Amino acid sequence: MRRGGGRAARSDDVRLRNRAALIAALREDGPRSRTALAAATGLSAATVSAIGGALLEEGLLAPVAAEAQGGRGRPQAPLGLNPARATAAAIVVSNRAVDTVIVDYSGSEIGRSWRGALPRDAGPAALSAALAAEIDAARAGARRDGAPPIAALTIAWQGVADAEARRVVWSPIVDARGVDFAGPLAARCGGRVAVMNDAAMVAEAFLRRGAKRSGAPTDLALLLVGPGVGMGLVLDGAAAAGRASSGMEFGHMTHVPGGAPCACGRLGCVEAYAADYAILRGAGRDERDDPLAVAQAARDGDPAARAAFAAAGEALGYGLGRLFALLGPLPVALAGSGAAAADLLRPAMVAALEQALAPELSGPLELSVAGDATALALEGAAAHALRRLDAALAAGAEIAGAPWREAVA
Amino acid sequence: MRRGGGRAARSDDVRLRNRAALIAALREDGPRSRTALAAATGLSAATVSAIGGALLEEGLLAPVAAEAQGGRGRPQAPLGLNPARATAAAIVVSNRAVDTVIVDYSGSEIGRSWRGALPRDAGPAALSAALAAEIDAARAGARRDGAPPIAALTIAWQGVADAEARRVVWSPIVDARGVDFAGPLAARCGGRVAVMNDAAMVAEAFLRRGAKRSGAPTDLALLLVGPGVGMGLVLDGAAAAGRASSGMEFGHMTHVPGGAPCACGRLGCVEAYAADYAILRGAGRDERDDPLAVAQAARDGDPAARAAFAAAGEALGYGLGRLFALLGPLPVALAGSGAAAADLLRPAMVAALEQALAPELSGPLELSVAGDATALALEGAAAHALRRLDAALAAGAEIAGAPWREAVA
DNA sequence: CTCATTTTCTTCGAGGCCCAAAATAAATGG
DNA sequence: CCATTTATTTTGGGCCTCGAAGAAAATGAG
Repeated sequence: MRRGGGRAARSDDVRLRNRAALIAALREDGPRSRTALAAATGLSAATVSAIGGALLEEGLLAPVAAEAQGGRGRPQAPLGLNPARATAAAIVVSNRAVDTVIVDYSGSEIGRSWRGALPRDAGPAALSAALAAEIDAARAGARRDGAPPIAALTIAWQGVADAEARRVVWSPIVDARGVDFAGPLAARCGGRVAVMNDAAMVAEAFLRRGAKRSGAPTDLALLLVGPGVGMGLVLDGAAAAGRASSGMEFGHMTHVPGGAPCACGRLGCVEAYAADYAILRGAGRDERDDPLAVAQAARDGDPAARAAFAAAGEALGYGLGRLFALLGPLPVALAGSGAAAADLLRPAMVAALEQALAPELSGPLELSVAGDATALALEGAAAHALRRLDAALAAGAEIAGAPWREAVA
Repeated sequence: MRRGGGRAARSDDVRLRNRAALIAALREDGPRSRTALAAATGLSAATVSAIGGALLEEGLLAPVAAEAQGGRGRPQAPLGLNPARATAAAIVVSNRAVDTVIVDYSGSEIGRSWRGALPRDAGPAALSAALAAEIDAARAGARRDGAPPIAALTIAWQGVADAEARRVVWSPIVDARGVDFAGPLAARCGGRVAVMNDAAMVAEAFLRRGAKRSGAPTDLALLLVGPGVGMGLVLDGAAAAGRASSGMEFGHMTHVPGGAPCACGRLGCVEAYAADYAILRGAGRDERDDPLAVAQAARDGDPAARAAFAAAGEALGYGLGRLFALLGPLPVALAGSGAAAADLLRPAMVAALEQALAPELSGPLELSVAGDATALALEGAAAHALRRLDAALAAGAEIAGAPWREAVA
């Protein structure tokens, strides 16, 4: 039981943590004066001043033009993340398209690209090359010149990645297995390449957006229902991943043993009832039909379509019941084509959840609906890449870029 | 997304962490010299000396008689946890009995008691009184006089406790709901009372025992199959609990929607196929029959009995498949009456797991069998209580007891 | 126009903490 | 009896955070 008790702490771990805390505060809530940062982090003004000074020296932070403040006293001099310090990239690969975004260190988008779906039969080399090309394309269209090279890349990808988030273990998008992105792409990303589950990235972005508005809900199970069924789980404000893989294969949890055939080859997975293809199949439509059209048919009273959505909702509801049995109840959000059909899914989901779990254990279903899944996934992946960059820079990693000394001289 | 970034660290957090690390090292692997502690924790000899000195002053540690070492040089002077510093208690409540153990701060048992099952209809007051009486009984039989008052108590209990681990939300053992143990028992336990799920305590003890032998397997899903089906999950060496409750209600995860009736009132729970009562029902036996007798009948070829165990194994296997889909594959251990029938359950479990999950996601089932569940639960609960005591003492809490100054003077 | 006031930010000294190196302690074995 | 060996404690240096005091940079009243 290596509980660690926490490995021993050295004296300078404290500085490291506080550097990270300062950067995180700026990342989460934007530029602020030293005084405001002191209040936000709980550090003393003296310490914020010291750490802030060091981070300015290192080019991590930059002074930001103060807004008119009015009132007496010395005006605040806000600090912000220095956009020129580094650059990060995010790629979202779905079965329909590849979306890429380049952001500066402060999180502003500086470039973007789009292309249609990758060919299913692309081999590892072709895949890496295609993604590299997208990064180049996005950079080429950059609104700003002279940005430093990309120092971190996060790929949001429908499928299963391994624990180190570098290989695709399985994905419905391409036939290739065990593709290692780290190798080919690492060269242009300072080695910081991560392959993450798409739903996890959507969850992160959705929660982040919500947090900006309301208080700070820190838990969420996001169901990404579309060509497949994925789940992104956020617990205590941190993305929860499985052990061996980046995990959380909600869609491939068995719903009915021996039930409907799933794209993964097993029988009775949740996905086999709730994914787009399952809806189409259940409604007796053609594979290539538009799921949204089926949803409209269901709203117009088509019994087969209604039954298909009821079955999908039931599978999702039972799945949530199983999840809640293990983890306790969580707020839930729907994204993807499932979000567009939330009105059709909800009643069956609620009913199934009630069947599945005693009310003491589940409580009423808290279900919200997320917007454009691709946009959210891009946002989440970019945030993810930036956060890894933050960690590296806070720890003093040497990453090229930025008005380094020049800004000070 | 309150990711925290980790709250700001103060300078003296370092000392606190290192105190805890030192205590944890002694707790996990027994008394050792300062030099050995330095090696184990990664701290410098100078720091171990300083912290050790302070802990000796506070009565947390005590010199231990050194074993003959032979060889040159100044002999090592081992330090150990001071047995007299504090006392902790552990109670395991099952539907058959209440077992209680009192341990000193070094973890040695100094008293024990046993009584038969609690009456199902006992109210909150009667329950608290009964447990308090057991503690007194265990103390009365103590092999050692003058032990300090009990400063922490952990109750392992079949059922659901709330997040603060103080109330029983639901339990098959008694009819009462929402019983708060903290109030009545806190007075005699320094306020440190925790109500934990029994399976979680068994898991903890099982893994700890294993860790002493082999390397350090830090993940485990322990299935406690008996009057009910519980699960204790250890991830990264730490007990994983659900959000709202102390969670992990594996037994009440739906196996087959609309399936067999469960003791919880729902239909199709895993428990409704795998618990003792389900086995008896499935084999067409009387409720009061002995499940072990049914197991023997199955081994002797009784088809109904075989079928009952096959159904139980299938439910467990699919349940594990669902768990693995979310968390990734884990080593599994069986405890309780299920452990005694592991030979009967295993084939169906393996088969069901193969049906449930693609081999990439699950790998082969790693199944081990745990010993006496009650003994393990007691051990785990005592360890849990001691760990909370460690945390309090490391942080400098004032807890009465121990050769305080006297030992030094 | 000047200057007290107010608020922000920086500097300074004190108190901790950890570590490496030096000093001390306590055995062994020739 | 003493050189050698190993364990532990002491010492000094380098960081770190913090509170308090000082410096900076505005406002606004006279």
